[in-house]
Amino acid sequence: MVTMNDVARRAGVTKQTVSNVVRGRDVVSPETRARVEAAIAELGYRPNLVARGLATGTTMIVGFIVPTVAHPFYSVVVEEVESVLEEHGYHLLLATTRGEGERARRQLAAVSSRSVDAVLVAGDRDLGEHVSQLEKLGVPVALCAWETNPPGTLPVVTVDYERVGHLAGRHLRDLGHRRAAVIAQLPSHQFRVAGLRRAFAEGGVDVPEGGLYTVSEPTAEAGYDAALTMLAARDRPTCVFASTDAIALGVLEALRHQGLRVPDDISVVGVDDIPQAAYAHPPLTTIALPKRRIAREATELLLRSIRGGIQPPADVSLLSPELVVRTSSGPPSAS
Amino acid sequence: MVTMNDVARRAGVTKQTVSNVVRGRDVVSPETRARVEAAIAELGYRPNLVARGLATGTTMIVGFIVPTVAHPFYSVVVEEVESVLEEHGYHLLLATTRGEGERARRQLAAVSSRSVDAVLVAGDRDLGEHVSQLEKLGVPVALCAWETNPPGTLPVVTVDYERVGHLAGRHLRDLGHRRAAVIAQLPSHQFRVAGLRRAFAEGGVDVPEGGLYTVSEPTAEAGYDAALTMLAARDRPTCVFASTDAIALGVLEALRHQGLRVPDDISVVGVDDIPQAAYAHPPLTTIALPKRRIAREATELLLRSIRGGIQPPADVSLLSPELVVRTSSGPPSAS
DNA sequence: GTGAAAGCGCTAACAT
DNA sequence: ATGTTAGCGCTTTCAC
Repeated sequence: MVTMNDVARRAGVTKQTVSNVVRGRDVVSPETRARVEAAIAELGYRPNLVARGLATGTTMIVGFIVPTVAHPFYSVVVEEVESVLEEHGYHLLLATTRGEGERARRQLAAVSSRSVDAVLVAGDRDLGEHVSQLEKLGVPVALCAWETNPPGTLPVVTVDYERVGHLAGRHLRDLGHRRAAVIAQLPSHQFRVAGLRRAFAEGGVDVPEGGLYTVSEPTAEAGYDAALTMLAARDRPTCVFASTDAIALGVLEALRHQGLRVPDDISVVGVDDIPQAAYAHPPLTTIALPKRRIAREATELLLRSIRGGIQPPADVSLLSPELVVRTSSGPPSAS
Repeated sequence: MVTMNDVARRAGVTKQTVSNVVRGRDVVSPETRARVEAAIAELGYRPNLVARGLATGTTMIVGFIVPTVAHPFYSVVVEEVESVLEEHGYHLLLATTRGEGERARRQLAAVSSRSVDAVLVAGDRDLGEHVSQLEKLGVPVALCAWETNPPGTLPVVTVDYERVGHLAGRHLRDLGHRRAAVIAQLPSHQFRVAGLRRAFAEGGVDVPEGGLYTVSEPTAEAGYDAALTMLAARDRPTCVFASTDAIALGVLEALRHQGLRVPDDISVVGVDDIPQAAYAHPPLTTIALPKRRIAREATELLLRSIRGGIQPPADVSLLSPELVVRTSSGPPSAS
């Protein structure tokens, strides 16, 4: 490995001057700079960021702890976080928790020993307990895509999930629906469900407990099964709200298999606006979540507090979802 | 920050002894160990991995450069790489290239300055040129999910993409198809196309150049448009091979809009087996790529060469794809 | 504008 | 089994 000293010797200066050149500090005479740069090029010198990290106490690395990356929601968030970091010259250390609390704890501990400059945490299922540990980390920490009630001590950038459900409910209610069913992962998505109910309640319509079907995983498979259960009950609903698009895709499949037409016999609305929602059959009406904005705002918040050398304030920033009307929702049939 | 020295003083020993305890070296007397561990707990000491990295020249971090993470193929690969690393106590530094050669170059340079212990690179579109630069990195490097001809100097773990096309072609040929069309991203997916042609050729059937439709991005949108172009031509094919599932999803949509039944009027086969392939309408026949195996084998190869302190041998390891028959493919109609 | 010295927190090699 | 001495490659502080 070629070090700063090698370059210095070659250029006939000291380490310090090389350091100044490398970091672009404007205290080097043009000729010296040229000599040093030549030496750097000839030797193929690359600064050792680990050594710099030890000397400065800053690594230019941000840790990101996320439930999974193999999911259309989180993969976009990760991608956007990485983009923002890259724009600012930072790097991304990625750790996944995979729905395992114990793994989440390990990842948290590991990331904190790493002397990262900041930590971003997405999702709440896995490290409910361990979040408090984050506060003593000594580096800026922020939460994003948090759905349950976040701890009041850390800043959060997330979606107004109650509004997600409310948008879906208002859309369905305005369409004329009076009998709604819900297929949701609970309790994770309880705010989405509460919003839906509030929207219907505002129209004087009750969404009964009996019309609520719970899935344990937000997958098409689970949605498929839950939809079959739903259809077996009497008093078939005229519309169904699925708490994620993946669930909704499974619901569509089940309805198709049962010979039900969407939206003529039954309307379906999902949440997220994953890429394949537009290519579902029929194209899925959904509540789009501002994934990239969440990622960007959370990351920039963190970067700002690194620069400022302060913990970010414990604000909760709630971004607005958007209704995307496609063809899986329509007025209830006359019957 | 509490350092090793603080712990040492508190426990009445030297740094070295603390170091031995922390790293679990079995050269410390039980009483001393207990005293040190107590001091560690009381002080809340966490070893500084940056300092250790500088001292040992090893960071326990592996860099992974990948085109994008917001794609069902790569997101699974990333997740599996992270899993394997975690199993071995390593961490993941993730960088994306996003189809931009210049960004790829930057990421490569950055990762190499980072003193990562190894580098894994997926995908080939972006850093065709810069790969050679990798060899001088001084750390183990491996390529994975490489589709075009890999440089002969680095180890590669990838799929036998010619076989991918061949499996698809044999399936369609055995079904009785004689008029095939191809919708593919070219030249990226040329091996897939070549394999398909070989399979048909083995049955004495030519897949004409005229039946080849190129898309510039492997997306449903692009597949949709290409399918419309294809249908506008005379001599409609009885089957179409899409070089990715995303493209195939767009093709299915276009066929549906044109009132064509799948597979009765036309069969469709994709590549990858992304999660939504099973929930397409109709469920998509596809060639499944062994994403997790690619990731695992590539990562373990890298980890082995780190331990061995050697560059991994420049072998090409070709994993086998698998045909997954669903309902989007069937015999051609009698007409 | 450049150089010399000290130290970031840890490990390694040797001494005791 | 524990202590001592030198660094790892860089930045920082203070002379010159």
